[in-house]
Formats: sequence, C-alpha cells, structure tokens
Amino acid sequence: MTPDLEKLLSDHGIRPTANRLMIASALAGAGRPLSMTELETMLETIDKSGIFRALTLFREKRLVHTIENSEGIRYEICHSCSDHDDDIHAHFYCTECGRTLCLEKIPVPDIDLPQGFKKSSVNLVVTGICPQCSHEK
Amino acid sequence: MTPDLEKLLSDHGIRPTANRLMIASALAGAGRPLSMTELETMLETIDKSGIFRALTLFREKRLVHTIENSEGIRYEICHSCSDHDDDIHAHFYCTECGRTLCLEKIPVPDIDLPQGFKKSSVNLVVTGICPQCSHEK
DNA sequence: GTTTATGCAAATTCTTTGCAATACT
DNA sequence: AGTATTGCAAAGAATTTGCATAAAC
Repeated sequence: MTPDLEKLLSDHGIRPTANRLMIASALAGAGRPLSMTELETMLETIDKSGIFRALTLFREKRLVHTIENSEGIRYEICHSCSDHDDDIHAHFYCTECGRTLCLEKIPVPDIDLPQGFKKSSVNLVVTGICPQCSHEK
Repeated sequence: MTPDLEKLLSDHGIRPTANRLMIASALAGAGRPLSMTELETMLETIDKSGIFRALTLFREKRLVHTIENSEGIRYEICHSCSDHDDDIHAHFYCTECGRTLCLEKIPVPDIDLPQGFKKSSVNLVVTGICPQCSHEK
C-alpha cells in the first residue's frame, strides 16, 4: 500500500526531503484529495508556506492532480498518469463534512471540444451528501 | 433577449430592487458565468457586500448556478431549471484570459452514484486555452 | 412603523512572497 | 562554497460580517 515514496518523488524529478515525504505520505494515505488546510492540520510540524511550496512543486512535476470545488482546491496524488493532467475518475464533495471523496467507478467522460479550444485538464465534481453524513441525520 | 428580469426575480421569490436587477442584468447579458470580482468591476456603483449578498440570495433561491474552477466561484443565471441545481452544460476555464465560457453543446453526463450518496449538483469544467487566446499567441 | 436592503468599514480566512537561517551536495 | 529548502513573519487577495443609515412596504 505504501509504495516507495522516495522513488516516486525522484521519478518525478522532486528531491525527496523529509518534509516532502511527509506531505506525499499524507496524500497517499488519505485515499482522498486533501486541501492545503487539511494538510496543515495533519502536519503540524510543517509550516504552511512549506506545504504550499511543496504542493506547487508537486503540481508542476505532475505528481499530484488538483480537484476544485466550492471550498477551494484539493490535491490528490497521482500514481499512474505522469504524462497528462487529467484525472481518471470523478469526485464527490460533501457539503456536510466538507470532505472530497473519490468516485473511482465513475470515469471522467471524454470531451470533444469545439474547434480552437485546447484542453489541459477536466474536472468532474458531484456535490451533495456522502453516505456517512446521510446516515448520521 | 432581455426577458422581464423583474418577473424573473419575483418568480424566484426575490424582491426586485434596483441593485438586484442590475446584477441579474449583468449576469444575463454576459453570456458566460461571472465571478464576484468581475461583477464588482462591471458594477462600480454597487458595493461588493451588496453583490455578495445578492449572489448568495440568488443562489438560495435557485436563480443562479455556480461553477467552480481553480480561480474560484462563477455565477451563471439559470433560465429554465428552477427545480434543481444541476447545470445542463459543461464549462471551459481559460487559464490565459481567466474567463469561464459555456460549452453549450457539451452536456453534463448523468451520474449514477453509488448507494448512499445524495446528489445535489454536478460540475463539469474543462481547463485549457480558449480559441481567442490560442490565436493571439 | 416595521421590515428589508444598502454602504461603509472592518474582521476573517486563505494564499502567496521576502528574507534570513539551515541543511544538503 | 554554493545551491536548495525551510520557517517565520508579513503582504495580498477574496470572502464575509456588524452596524448604522436609507428605502420599501
């Protein structure tokens, strides 16, 4: 489950420092995309500026995807797709608990853009209430 | 092209004040979703807190949809679909000019959520470069 | 006259940068 | 030594609230 993160970072041209490994590990372990704020809370020892710079770097180097919803940007580690920006599955944003979950089974559709548009990434986000929060009501 | 905005607001249970009509008119005339900042710039006479409160109200009353991309939330006026939150078409966010355009021809797919999830809205946003900005390079 | 809407100013929150100190090669 | 990374503090940007005034009903 925990692959060689050090190698993963190196493979993406990112020097694997202690901080970066912790951040990558948090992302890999969460099983869902995390916001900067969530990471800040989880990783108390690392300053938010460091988290910010690491995430920016991860994104440049295509180690993470970003998912956007009304609450801001979430970062998700990308295991396989190092050559493009697209995410393979849809996401679910729960307005109750604020978490963003992966809908692994729901693929992002192929988009056939009109002439002249250049696509770099596609985001498919469903908003609503997750099973956990539905039950608790 | 400019329907009776006053009636449109009333039909949604929104009292049609001068400010609200100006905001609704700006949204209707833009032909694309606008951010709060864009509205602030277009409507210099109205304070941003007023724009904020109007948009919040419009959203509650289901007069506008919201589209989220990396730059934040955009508001789009909704002509027909007063009974649900879903948007019918996808959107395109241009990283060059920062505009969010409507991809009228591209429908948001029907999402079949796993058990337990409750859907309230779906957002499909393609990021890239729009035809106008592609040409200018 | 009571409720509703507005403007102004200020509080919050979140993201981003400058810079000096530290760690790494 | 020289480059890369980090933490701290502070700057910026955007959203949101409090409150007093003004408008609408």
